[in-house]
Amino acid sequence: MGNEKRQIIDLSQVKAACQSCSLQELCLPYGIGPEDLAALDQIVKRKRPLSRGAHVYRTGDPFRSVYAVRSGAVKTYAVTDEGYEHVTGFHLPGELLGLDAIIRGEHTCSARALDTTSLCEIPFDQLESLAGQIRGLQRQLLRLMSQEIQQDEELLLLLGKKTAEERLATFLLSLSKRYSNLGYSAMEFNLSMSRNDIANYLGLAVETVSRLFTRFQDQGLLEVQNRYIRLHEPRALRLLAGGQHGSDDAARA
Amino acid sequence: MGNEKRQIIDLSQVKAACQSCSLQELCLPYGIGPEDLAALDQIVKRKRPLSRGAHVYRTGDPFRSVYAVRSGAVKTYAVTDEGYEHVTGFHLPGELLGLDAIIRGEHTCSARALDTTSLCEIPFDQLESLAGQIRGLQRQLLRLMSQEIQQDEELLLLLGKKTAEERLATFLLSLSKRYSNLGYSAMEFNLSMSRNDIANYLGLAVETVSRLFTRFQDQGLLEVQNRYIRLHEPRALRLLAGGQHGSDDAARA
DNA sequence: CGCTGCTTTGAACAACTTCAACTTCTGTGG
DNA sequence: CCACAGAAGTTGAAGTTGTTCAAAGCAGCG
Repeated sequence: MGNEKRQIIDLSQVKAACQSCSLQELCLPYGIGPEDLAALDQIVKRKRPLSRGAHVYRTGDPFRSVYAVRSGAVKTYAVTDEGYEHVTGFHLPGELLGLDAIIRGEHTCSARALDTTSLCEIPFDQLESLAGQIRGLQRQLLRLMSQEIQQDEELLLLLGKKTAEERLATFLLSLSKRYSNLGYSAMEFNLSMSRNDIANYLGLAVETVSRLFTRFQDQGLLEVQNRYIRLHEPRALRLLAGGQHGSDDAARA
Repeated sequence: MGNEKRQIIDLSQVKAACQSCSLQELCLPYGIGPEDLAALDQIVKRKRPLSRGAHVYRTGDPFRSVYAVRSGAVKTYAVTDEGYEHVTGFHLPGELLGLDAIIRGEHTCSARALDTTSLCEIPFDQLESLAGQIRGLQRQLLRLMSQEIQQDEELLLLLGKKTAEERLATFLLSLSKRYSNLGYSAMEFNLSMSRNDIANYLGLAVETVSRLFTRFQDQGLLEVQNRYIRLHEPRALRLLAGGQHGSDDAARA
């Protein structure tokens, strides 16, 4: 299913190639030489922006491509049998989407834009065969998948062991760090997701999240105004997030 | 990329090779032709059995290999700063271990045998380069990683949204299914992990798990005697596991 | 046997949820 | 541009689920 029918394309499109993309270091191109990058560029389809609420894919859609976020934000969520939503992740620029679908051949969760969002679509069969040719690409693909596993494991820890307070603190710090990696401020940012999404993601009730925001603000840890967040005491937040319990059922020989 | 160099190989080795391994279908060799399988066999090191409690690797160890379980069982767990243990998974025969370490270059969790356990060690750099030559191997490696992401996401749902009852039911059914895939009985099996490990893994207190086992038995769903489990009503368990809540904050357009 | 560690059971307690009411925000149409 | 309706967010009070603490029952092993 090679598609070779792109002809006249405006120059702005060309400009937006991987080679000049500011997310290179985070995304698939990382560690790939210039000439190979051109080959990758050939298979990447830069899509027109999705507007807020639009779906990238839905549960049950056949798996054909993975997607990289270029700008905006995407949430992924599973829908249970009862029509009940579970948010599995938020994806900022440079992050890949859809890697969980490889094994089943169809998407097991849905992905939708939280904001106006631009994506790159990378047809998976082409990516796979290119990865077979470009050593660095294979490597980076494996690395990114490994990273996702790693992050899921951290989330598992969060959901399995952390208190509500620790969860929200961890979440905010994670966002802060990711924004900072993207070159934005680590101290202030706008949440692209609703309280509901946050609560759902963190395994909490909306009310709890709301109360925690209020509490954090009262304690002078941060300032919150609707979706705007400004961290005042990231250090203190980090302490909260760390989780100094008093737990004792530690490792055993 | 054809590799055509298989010659005389000692027979005892061949016996224990991937080619004759009963786990072929679940493990890395899946979907690989016989001649390529021989190449894979060359890099797989079949290790002598680990005794119960022995470590496969520990947090902080440099990442050099991934491991496949051949027999026995392994648990992976992270240790937090406070020396506090968090069980991230149980691994039965045919399952791969250590894929989360690729990105960091060192292990971020520890793995230890729950029983006498045999493993195959696969040096990752060799696996990676072989995957670049054998299309099917690359494919299976990606599939297995995707599967792990997928499974972690299910676990996320479990920890984020399910009640204690649902968690234990889900856990038991998962074990049942995995044993059944291995050719063992789906209806009765012996747990290789302690109540503590189960509780830890499921994000519950040991006491809760213990009470649930008692309750399930009282309800006639199963029979439990120390680590022996016999499922009587897998159907009913499945209902419990499914999670018919009454939740209402469903998806939104 | 008699530890020692694992498991079970009971009762009090805490964290978070649920329910309910109210406020604030957003965006649409007059 | 304002008013209004619906959505999103906040706050309080009551209710649950699961935790924590405490103690006793078992199982395996030197």
